[in-house]
Amino acid sequence: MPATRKKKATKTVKGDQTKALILETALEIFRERGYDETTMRVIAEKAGVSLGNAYYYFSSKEYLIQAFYQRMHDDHLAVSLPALEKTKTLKARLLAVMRLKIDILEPYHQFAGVLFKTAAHPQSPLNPFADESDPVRQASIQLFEQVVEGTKARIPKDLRAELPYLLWVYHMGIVLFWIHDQSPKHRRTYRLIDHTVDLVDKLIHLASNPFMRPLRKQALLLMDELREAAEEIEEDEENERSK
Amino acid sequence: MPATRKKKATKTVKGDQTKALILETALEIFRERGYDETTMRVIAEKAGVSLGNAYYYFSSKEYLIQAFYQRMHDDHLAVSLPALEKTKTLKARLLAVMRLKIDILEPYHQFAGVLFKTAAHPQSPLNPFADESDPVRQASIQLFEQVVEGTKARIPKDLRAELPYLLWVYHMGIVLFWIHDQSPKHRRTYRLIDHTVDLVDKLIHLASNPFMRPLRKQALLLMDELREAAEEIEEDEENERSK
DNA sequence: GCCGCTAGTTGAACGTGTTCAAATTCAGCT
DNA sequence: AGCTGAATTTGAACACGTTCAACTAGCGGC
Repeated sequence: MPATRKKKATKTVKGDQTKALILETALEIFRERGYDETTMRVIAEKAGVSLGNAYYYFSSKEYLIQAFYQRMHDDHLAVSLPALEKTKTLKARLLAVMRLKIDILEPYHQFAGVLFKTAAHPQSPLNPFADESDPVRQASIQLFEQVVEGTKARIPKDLRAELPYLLWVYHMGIVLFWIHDQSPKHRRTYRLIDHTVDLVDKLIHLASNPFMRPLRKQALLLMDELREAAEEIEEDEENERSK
Repeated sequence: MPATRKKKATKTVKGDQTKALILETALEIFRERGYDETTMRVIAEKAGVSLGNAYYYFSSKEYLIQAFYQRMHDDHLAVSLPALEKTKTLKARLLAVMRLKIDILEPYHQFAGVLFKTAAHPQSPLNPFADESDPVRQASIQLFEQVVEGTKARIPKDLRAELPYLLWVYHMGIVLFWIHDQSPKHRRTYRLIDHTVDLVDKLIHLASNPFMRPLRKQALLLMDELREAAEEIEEDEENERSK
């Protein structure tokens, strides 16, 4: 495969501007009215471009969501890195990152409901079994690598290798909960984070216990199996794309 | 709330027939062409009714999915009960039920991809945080109650109470994997079931160890928290429905 | 036999996401 | 200045899910 990774590569400065304009407009309307209530026609109109033009840059409405993920991750990363400088224990680092995630997502709460509509769909980057080459997902997992890296907790190498991915899955679960959380200021979600982070931390230590080695090995073997399957799926999608 | 639980209550024998006809036709076309490729117009045409008539019985295309869930669960239950008669250990019972689930779903593999498209959507019965009153989901969890009930494994009461729900979530994860599994005859999924059932069984025994009591308590407390939040969500949706 | 009522049925119309052939802009070249 | 080809932009057209006002069928009561 040559360098064919489709990037809706804008070739012009003006193109970049138009694309950015459409995205900003879309996110703004999403924030105000939610996803389903926002039509492509309205986005185009408010951005001052034609309907077809919006599709020139975002080949479907879902691609706008993809862009949204990217943006959210960028923002999350930006606030997480400084926070990680200040803490050393795994527990505190995870706690900080998780809380910041929700902070960042906050303005998009009503919009976010739809995000997971396609969460488990094969092509979606939110899908835990999906193609590893998705850049957004990759970047998101990378953040959790940094969470783990920076600690000096005694974690077995095998577990340490899988931990970032596992934490990413955990974090997706929390986001899923947050989407449904209607409590004021989403206190429930923050409380859930506090409790689960504590639990996760304990579980990690438990799993690191030499006594747990056989069980841990078995679980990690399972992860290999999942990864193997994911690679096969990736190939299938590769084939499908070239139709 | 009076007995207003909306049931598209057919009042006539003829109505029942029409409804059944539409559903059968829909499932048949779903099986052949998948969900997205099946239009409501084609379903109506092939069933020999008008488009509007189809909507009289299924107020949206998604309601056909709901009916599909129901059907799949009925079938799964029908084959599972006899199998449960023959086995006594938790591990064997779980293994049997899980394998049968995939057996039942088999003909709908390509259709099933869409099922999870809405999996995490608030209103979906597949949503693990959703309103407990959904009958399909309820029934599905009940099957796992029977899986647990029939065993005489020494499981602490607190865990035993939550286990059916936990197993249901586990089972949803397996189905999610199966949807993506392109391996011949879905061998990968069956292999995953074998391995995970073993792991789950071991985890249950581990969690039942008196040594684990504090951690277990904490985890179960968490479950309460989730349930509490779910109830609040239920209320919200109740309110939303009366718009 | 007719009335009136409810369940069932129809098809046209609407709004939406998406596609596409054609029109326009623009940078670089002669 | 004019030309050329690619990048960008346009708007009409399409297919689909969904809605709805109107129509029909059948049945219980007079």
